[in-house]
Amino acid sequence: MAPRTDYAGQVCSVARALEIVGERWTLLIVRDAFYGVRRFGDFATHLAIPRAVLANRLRALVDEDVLARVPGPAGHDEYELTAKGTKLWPIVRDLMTWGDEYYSPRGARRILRHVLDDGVLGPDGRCAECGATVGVADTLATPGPGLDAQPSRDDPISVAFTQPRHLLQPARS
Amino acid sequence: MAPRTDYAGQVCSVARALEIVGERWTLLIVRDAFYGVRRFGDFATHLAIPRAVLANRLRALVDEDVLARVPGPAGHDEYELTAKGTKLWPIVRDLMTWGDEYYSPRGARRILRHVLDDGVLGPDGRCAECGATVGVADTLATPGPGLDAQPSRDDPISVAFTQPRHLLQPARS
DNA sequence: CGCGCGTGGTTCGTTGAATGAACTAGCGCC
DNA sequence: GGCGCTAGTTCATTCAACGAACCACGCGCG
Repeated sequence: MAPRTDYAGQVCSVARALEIVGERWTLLIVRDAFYGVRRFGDFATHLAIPRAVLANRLRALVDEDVLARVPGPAGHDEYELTAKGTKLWPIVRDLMTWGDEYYSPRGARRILRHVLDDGVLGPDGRCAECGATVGVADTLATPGPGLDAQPSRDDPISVAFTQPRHLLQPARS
Repeated sequence: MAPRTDYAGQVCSVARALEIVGERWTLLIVRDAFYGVRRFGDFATHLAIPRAVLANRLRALVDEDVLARVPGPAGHDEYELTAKGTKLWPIVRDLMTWGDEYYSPRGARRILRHVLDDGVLGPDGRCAECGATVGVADTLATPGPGLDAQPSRDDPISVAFTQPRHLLQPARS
């Protein structure tokens, strides 16, 4: 036998969670979904992920009710985060915080702000202005000092990500 | 080419973080480290991970300063979390919270409590008693309703994990 | 010293998933 | 019908995970 995708024998919720979101690419797909990516082709080009792998991951995420496949405005189906998927936000945010702290020498690549009062969010997700714990839907991701002004690639998604983004809002019209 | 271990091209701290802790087994090793596992053999038997893979992961984690290899009391070296590794705790905790919520039908497998006043910790890591944000060193992991009373295996680590555990404290004398 | 034993790894053949390029399917539209 | 765009599927190749067996080292004991 070779690489499996589960952690049989582990009686632990961390292991259960990682069986769903712990595979290679999966959390990057979820991150892109928070940033508003919804279409197969956009995931594929922005992540530079093999299309076969992407199809597998999207199918698994839909099966597990992390993403939902819904009819989109352009005639094609789109993938959007479910309530269950949205609850992955703290995990993605904490990964970003840790990566910013240790692997972004010029400072954070993104600053998260409260969309209502523009207050900066702390690592615990609380707004420095109003003190409220801010949900993803009220979060604005703005470029930080660690982010290159020029996108490394020129696909529409990479370009859009150099601008402030209201999370969960579609990245395309 | 086949599975790589990095996400070249992604300009994103989530991707950077996942290059370190996103590989299969890595976060389970880190989780065990929080629970006090420190020895090669204990990781190997408790996780049922191939020893070659474990050696690779531990080497990578030491290289990245997530774990440190230190002389242990029993004559062998041990692996312990560094300050950088300890800052992964929110990620592990959030994974546990999400896994408990969606993949533990009888309720949470572990309840985290503040070691000073026994207050239950919320998903944001705040103590329900005193309101403080509790660090991992002051956290007690106690069995919850979702945890089987009988350990699924009978190795010393699995048995120890059915009891309350003060995080970061060695699981063996 | 020689031996057994526990511990911490390494080696190695097998297998299956990731890769990436090419291909196919379906749909809207003129 | 023909064209172009999007969403997948197919397929040969390659590499990492698997797991069992093996090796190395230190220690206690006779």
